[in-house]
Amino acid sequence: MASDFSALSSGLSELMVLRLLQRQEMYGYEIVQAIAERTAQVLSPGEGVVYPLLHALEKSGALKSRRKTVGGRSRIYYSLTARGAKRLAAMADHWSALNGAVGMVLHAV
Amino acid sequence: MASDFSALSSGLSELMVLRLLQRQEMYGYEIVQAIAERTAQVLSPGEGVVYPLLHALEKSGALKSRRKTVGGRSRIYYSLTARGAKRLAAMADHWSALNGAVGMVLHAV
DNA sequence: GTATATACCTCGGACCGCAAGGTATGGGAA
DNA sequence: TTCCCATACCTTGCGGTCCGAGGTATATAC
Repeated sequence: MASDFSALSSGLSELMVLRLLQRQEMYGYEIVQAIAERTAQVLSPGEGVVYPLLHALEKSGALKSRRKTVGGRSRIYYSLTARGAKRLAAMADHWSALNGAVGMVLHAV
Repeated sequence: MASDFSALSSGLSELMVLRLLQRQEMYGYEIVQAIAERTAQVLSPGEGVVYPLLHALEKSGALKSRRKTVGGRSRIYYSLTARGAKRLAAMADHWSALNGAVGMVLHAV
């Protein structure tokens, strides 16, 4: 039992991925960097988290992908489907509810 | 992949338990009811979550327990140790950081 | 030509939550 | 009085998520 609270951030990787892809098409390696950067390293899921997640999300129909070669480099760009957008909205709502609930207990009088 | 976001609440059970016990001594069954009630069912970890958690927290020195019989019923009351208070503070801080980070991405312009 | 950054991937271990099950007692209803 | 429900404790197995470590390959910079 280290002084590590990684469990608290469980599920947030998916929320971050969906939200980033809602704004623009991105590829895996780029997503890994983007999450770490935009959260100031508070969240920083590695490739071992993001790649399997992308595969699962695509399989479930939340994402679609297309191959694209840029500067001789082959990349797989992912973008949000309608189903993915729906899932993102639901997750964001749930996150909001969670925040309220935790705040209720944490800052109770 | 069900339409269930339970993963988002990972680790929050511990945070809730520590916070409740900071305010007053409580027993397991009571804690299960209290979390559900005070979060309006947004969080509602079952006994299969809470009891093992209490054991682990006691083993790690974050909680201490004492047996007490009330109305012929035997209960195990838990309370926070200094170490537990420290852990609670650290977790609450981490939760706060997480909130900021997620908000940063979720509500980005 | 060799190291670094880019870009993809998988695997095993660990942790957490959950449903389902098990034990036992007290109190109220039939 | 008998039976069910709420109380109160517990464990086990499954599944989902994380992480680190490792593997492959190419382009660019030194």
